[in-house]
Amino acid sequence: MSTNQRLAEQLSEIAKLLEVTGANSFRANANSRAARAIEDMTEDIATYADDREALLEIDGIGAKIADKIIEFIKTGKIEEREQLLREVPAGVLEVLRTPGVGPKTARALWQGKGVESIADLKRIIDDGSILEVPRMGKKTVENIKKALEFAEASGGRTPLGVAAPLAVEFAERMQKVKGVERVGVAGSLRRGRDTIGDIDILVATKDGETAGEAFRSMPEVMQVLAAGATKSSVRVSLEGPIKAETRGKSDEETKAPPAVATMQVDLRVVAPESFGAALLYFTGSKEHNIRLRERALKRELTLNEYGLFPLDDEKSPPQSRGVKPVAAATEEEIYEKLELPWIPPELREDRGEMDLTPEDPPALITLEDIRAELHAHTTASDGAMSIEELARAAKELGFHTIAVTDHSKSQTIANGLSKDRLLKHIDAIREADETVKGIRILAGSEVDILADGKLDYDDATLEKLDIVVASPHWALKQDPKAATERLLRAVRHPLVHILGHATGRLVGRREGLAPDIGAIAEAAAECGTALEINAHWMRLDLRDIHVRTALEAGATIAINCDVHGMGDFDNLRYGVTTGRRGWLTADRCVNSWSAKKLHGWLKSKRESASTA
DNA sequence: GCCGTTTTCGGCCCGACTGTTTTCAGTCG
Repeated sequence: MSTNQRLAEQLSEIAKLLEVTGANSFRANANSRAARAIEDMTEDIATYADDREALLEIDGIGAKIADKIIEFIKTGKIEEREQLLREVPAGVLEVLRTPGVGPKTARALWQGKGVESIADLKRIIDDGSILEVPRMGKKTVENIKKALEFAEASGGRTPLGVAAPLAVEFAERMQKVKGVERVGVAGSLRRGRDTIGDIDILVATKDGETAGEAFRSMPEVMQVLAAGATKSSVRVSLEGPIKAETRGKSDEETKAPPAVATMQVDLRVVAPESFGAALLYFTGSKEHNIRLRERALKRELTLNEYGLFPLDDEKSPPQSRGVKPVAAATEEEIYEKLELPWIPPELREDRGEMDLTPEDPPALITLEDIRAELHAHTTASDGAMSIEELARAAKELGFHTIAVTDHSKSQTIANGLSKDRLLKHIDAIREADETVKGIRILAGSEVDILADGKLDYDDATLEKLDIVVASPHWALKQDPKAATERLLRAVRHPLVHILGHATGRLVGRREGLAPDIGAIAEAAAECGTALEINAHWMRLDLRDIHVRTALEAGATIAINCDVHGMGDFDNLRYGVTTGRRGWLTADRCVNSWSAKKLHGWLKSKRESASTA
C-alpha cells in the first residue's frame, strides 16, 4: 500500500472513530474529506514533509490536518488516532462497516453490550441479548444478520465489467414495463468507476406500483430489501463467480477469483417531468451533488432530486407545496441555470469540474474516436485468434491499424516467443499485412519489463519491430522506489513506444505496483512514450487519477484492449470511460490519431533512437 | 475541522425508507 493510501486510511479511521464517540459530525467529516483528497493525489504525500504551506493549499486540508499529515510522514503514526483507539476498540470499526449499522448503533452495541468485534456481534445475535439494545427489534436484527452473511460471501464492490451488463439487462427489461416512459442507469456505474457498490436504475413513470412490482419480481432477485412507493432495493445473484478468462495467464490471475455472488440493485421511480433532476441526483457523486447544492444556494436556489427551485423561507420541501421548479426535466437545463456546462458523468467527482465554464465545455474522448488497437495477442502466444482473424476483426470495427504484440520469451506460461520464434512471427505478420487489405498490421511485441527494468529482448531484436509495448508481469510486489526505477528505465528506453498496464493491478484482487506516476509521466512526456490504459475491466490500469496526472505532465495516452479473443474488443468502452474520468481528449490519445500521424509517431521514435 | 461573491465566526445538502416508535431516530446515498 502506498503512503498516500495508508495516510488516507488513517484519517478516514479518525473520522469513523470520531463519529462513534459522538464528536461534532463536521469535524469527522473534515477528516473524511481530507482522506479523500489524499487518496486522489498521485504524487507521494511524503514529498510534503517539509512544506506545510503547500499542504494548506490543498482543498479540504487546514492547519490541524496539515499537522497530522506531517506527523504521519515523520513518525508513521497520528497521535490523535492512537488516542481514539485507546478509547474505542478497533473492532468497533469492523462492526461499523456492516451495512445498516451506523455510528449510533455501533456505539450503542459497544457501550451497552460490550460488542468489540464482529464475533461479539454474532454472539449477542445468537443468544438474543442484542434485543436489549435500544431501538433494536427483530427486523433490524434480521437485517444485520443478512448483511453479515452477505459481507462474508462477497468481496464488497463488483467490477465495472461484471455490473454493467447486468445493469443494461435490468434497464432493458424495465423499459418494456407498462407505463414506463424513460429508463436510466445512474450511480457510480454511469460515472464509470472501476468498481460498483450497487446498481441504480431510474425509471420515469406515473405508475410506480407496476414498475416496482416488475422490478422486484425479476428472476435474479434473491431478496427484497426495500419496497417503497418511489424506491425498491433488491439483492440479485450474479451468474456464478466472475468468469475470468485464464488464457494461460502467468501469475495470480489463474488462481480462483473471489466469488462476487450477489449485488444490490436499487430502483428509483420518478415523475417524467423531474427525470433530469433525479438522474443528476442519483448519478452523484455525493461530493459533486454537495457542490451543486452549495452553488444553488449561492444563487438563491435549492436543488433536490425533484428539481432546482427558488429558495424561500418555508421549511417544507418546495415540490410538496406545488412550487414550480426553475429546471427539472433535463440535466442540461439544471447545469445551465447553475452557470455550468453539462458535465459528463465521468467528471462528477468533485475533482475540479466545478471550475468548468459554459463557454469552455469539456470535450472528452469518445468510443468513436478510437481508430487503432495497439496491443493484441494471437495464437502464437496466448491469444485465441490468428493474425488474419485478428486483423479482420479490427477492420470490421473500422480501425485503420492493428498491432500484433505477442508475449516475449520470459512469459513461458503464456507461450511467450523466443527470439527465433519472434523473427518468424514478424515474417508471418508482414505476409498477413499483404493479404488483408484495408488495414495496416503492425509487427510488435508486448515485451516484459524484467524486475530490474531491463527488457526481455535485446535491442537488435526490438529494432526489427514496428511497435514495442513494454509491460510489467512479474515482481509486482516490489517496493515503490524499485518499481519507479524499473518503469522509468522502460519508459526512457528509446525502442519502447508504449508502457503497458503500468501497475499490473487487478481490480479488487491484486494491488500491483505503486510507482511514482508523476515521475513516470514526466519521463514519458519527455521521451514521447505513451502510457497505456489497459481497457480490460479486470485491469483498468492506468487508473483514472493516473491518467489525469499523465496528461498534466504532458504525456500521451494509449487505450488498448489487450486483445486475446474476439470478445475483448468489447472492453474498449471501459478503457475510454477510464480515459474520460482522467479528462482525456482525443488529441492526446494515440489510438485516436489518423494512420499517418500514428505511424509517423511510431517511426519518429525509431529515428530519434538511431540518431541518439 | 474547514472555509469565505453576504461570514475570520458561524455556518456546514437533502430526502426516502425502515423499524421502532406513537412522532421520529438512524442509515443510506
